[in-house]
Amino acid sequence: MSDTVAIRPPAAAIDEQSPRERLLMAAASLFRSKGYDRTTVRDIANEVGILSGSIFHHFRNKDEILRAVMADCVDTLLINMDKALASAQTPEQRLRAMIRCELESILGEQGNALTVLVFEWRALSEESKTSLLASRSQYEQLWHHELQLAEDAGLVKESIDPLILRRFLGGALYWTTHWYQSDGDYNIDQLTEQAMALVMK
Amino acid sequence: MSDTVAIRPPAAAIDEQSPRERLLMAAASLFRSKGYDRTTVRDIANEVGILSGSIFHHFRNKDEILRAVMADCVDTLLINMDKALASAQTPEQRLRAMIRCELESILGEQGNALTVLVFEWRALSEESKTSLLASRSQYEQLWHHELQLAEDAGLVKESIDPLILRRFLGGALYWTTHWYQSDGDYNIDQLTEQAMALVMK
Amino acid sequence: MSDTVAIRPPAAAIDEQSPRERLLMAAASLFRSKGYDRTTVRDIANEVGILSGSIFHHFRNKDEILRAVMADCVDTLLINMDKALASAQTPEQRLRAMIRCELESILGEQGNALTVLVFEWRALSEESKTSLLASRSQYEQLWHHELQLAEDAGLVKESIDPLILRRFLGGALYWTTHWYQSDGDYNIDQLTEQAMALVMK
Amino acid sequence: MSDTVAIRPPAAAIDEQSPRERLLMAAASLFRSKGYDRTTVRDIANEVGILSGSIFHHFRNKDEILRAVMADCVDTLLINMDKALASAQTPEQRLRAMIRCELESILGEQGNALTVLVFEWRALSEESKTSLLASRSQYEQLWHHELQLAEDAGLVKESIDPLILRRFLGGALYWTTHWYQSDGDYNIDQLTEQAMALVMK
DNA sequence: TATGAATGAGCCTTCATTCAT
DNA sequence: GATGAATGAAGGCTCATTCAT
Repeated sequence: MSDTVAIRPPAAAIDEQSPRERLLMAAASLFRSKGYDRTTVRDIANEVGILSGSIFHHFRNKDEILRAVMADCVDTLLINMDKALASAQTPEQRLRAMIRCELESILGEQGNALTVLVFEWRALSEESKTSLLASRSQYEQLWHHELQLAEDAGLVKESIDPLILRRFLGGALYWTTHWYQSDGDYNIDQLTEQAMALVMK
Repeated sequence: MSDTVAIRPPAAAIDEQSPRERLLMAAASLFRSKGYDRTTVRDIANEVGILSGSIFHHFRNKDEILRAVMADCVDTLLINMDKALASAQTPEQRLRAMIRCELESILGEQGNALTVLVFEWRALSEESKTSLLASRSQYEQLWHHELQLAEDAGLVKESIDPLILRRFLGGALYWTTHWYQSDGDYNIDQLTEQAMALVMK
Repeated sequence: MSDTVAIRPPAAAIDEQSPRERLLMAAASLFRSKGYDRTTVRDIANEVGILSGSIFHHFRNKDEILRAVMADCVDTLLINMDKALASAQTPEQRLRAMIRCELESILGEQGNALTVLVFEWRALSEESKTSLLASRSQYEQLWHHELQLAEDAGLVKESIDPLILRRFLGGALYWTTHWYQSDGDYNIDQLTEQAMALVMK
Repeated sequence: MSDTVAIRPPAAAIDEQSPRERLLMAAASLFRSKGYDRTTVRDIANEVGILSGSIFHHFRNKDEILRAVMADCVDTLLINMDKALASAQTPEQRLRAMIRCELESILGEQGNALTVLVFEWRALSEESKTSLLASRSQYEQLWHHELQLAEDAGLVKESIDPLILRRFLGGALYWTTHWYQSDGDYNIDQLTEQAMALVMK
């Protein structure tokens, strides 16, 4: 429920990026902190040091910027999830890996984009929603699949429907973006353990 | 992550309300479904059958409408919470009462306003934020207090920090607004039990 | 060129007046200090303690208020001028009487209305202009007539066309409304003498 | 007291100017003839053949247009005054030069802007007033200084306080904007002589 | 590719005026 | 005569988008 400060990427990396990437990072940061509607194309252009008209050489319109932010985000999310699961064996390890991966995405460098993906979905045009739906449901299905395995392994409470559990857990984790402070009492590992404690038997 | 349809109040009640109340209900519904920024003052006026200029007889500006939606919502929330707790004795009953009360607020008639309160906080002017802060933190402190009692009673897992637990739980419950369907497999009582299973030992 | 504070009537007299008169005084004061366009009907109503809708029981529209302020002002001006001239014999006495009368009108209780008459003429509707033109030119002709007599009497420099002289003098006197301070170095009598010195040989 | 038609610049020159200059000329003309408050941003845009939104490419808001009109005007005024005084030797020549310069400013191409500067001061925002005050008082001090010299030289009546004299004269000259007709009986030189006759012994 | 002036639709807000009570 | 809710036409300003340079 609190205002949050958008995450800035490490300054060192900015100069090495393509204009498109710099625009997307600036957009993600602004969309997250001000919201899509309140962020003007000019804001984004300013942030990367070009004029507003020039943005339309990179994106057809503002909606496409939002879509690109989200699309890149889901793609990265899937890749990271794959990586995280690759080295996890037991059901518990796999569940922990997924939670940590999602938390790292929300609270780390990807945080702006993922927060935007989660909380600005409504701002997307219908077409863009359609075009993103496949990847997003792929990601959710990954969760459902793994949570089902966890339940089968007797890891989580069987009194909770795995579908509901995923939604509860998703809400809980997404919500961290609104209150988590990296200089607070918990680092991401510790927060992961708290979330594990929540879902595990 | 999915689009949701804003909750409409029972049509029967609409005609009996004051203009101000009808405006607030229309505003809550629109703010929830389209977002504050995308909702125009004309939209709201149309919804209640007046012209846009007339709105400013009831509210000084658009921000004040948002603030009123939220303020009424927090007030009702506190009242409902009090009522819910009045008839609850044991720690478990009290915890269940609070969860059910919050879920009913999110998914029932108050749902539009509460969803707006939670997810459009950023759209508020700074002054309005300040003016609402007291009630909002009063509500949160109620939660912290009761969760602490629940932990003392050995009801919830002591491995989770009650402050973190409230935030996880809040996120999980708020998030229901984005996926819950009243004609689905779970009614509010059943969902309450699922949430209870989540937080209890 | 400077901002001026509108003159307030003696508070004692306010209660004895008819609503219409109170409205006109409030209007004159506001029109003078804020300008006609920036003064809202609500402002005027507030000033006399009624609601804006009630004003239209006294005046058909805002333009009619302005016209009434001006019409009353010209009428009073003509009456005062007559009075002032009644007791003046010699050309010099008559000229002094007129200058003092005009200055008293500008800087005294009538000041708001007269300032409005002079500097808000443009804000009048065309019809209102027409309806006021007769009295106004009567007033100006009075000046031209007397200045002609003064020139015939060798009182003012014959190198100045009396028509031009009236306009110079009018401008000079009207302008006092923008700089004169009643608590400054000159009272109205002294200012009259300064103006006399200006126009006399 | 009469309506006046705003001065239009020679049509030949219009096309050669920058958009900003054309906007300022149009604004000066409209502000003078209709008043600042009655002039809409759309009016100004129409006059120069652009759309209303485009104005805000050149000026942040309407107030800034007014300020720019006035600021340019004072600057030009000071420059012209300097030029006029540069070739004037005797006190009488200097006084005549200043009067002619002010009259030319009021009744010539600068007339719209100067009339606006004098009669629309009240419409300025407080910040704009502050930002213009320095130049304006510099201009007035120039007058006070020269009038003092004129009095020391025995040129003007010593019975009039030079400060009052400047105000009388300023009012008289500013006022010409409301009655002077360039095709009437007096050209600017002749009017200058009439004004000289007014102030000189 | 970048620029930056221009577009034009649309937004929030104001305000004189009306009218049923 | 007063009220006050409603009207509806503007008004100032914003902003995504276009396009000639």
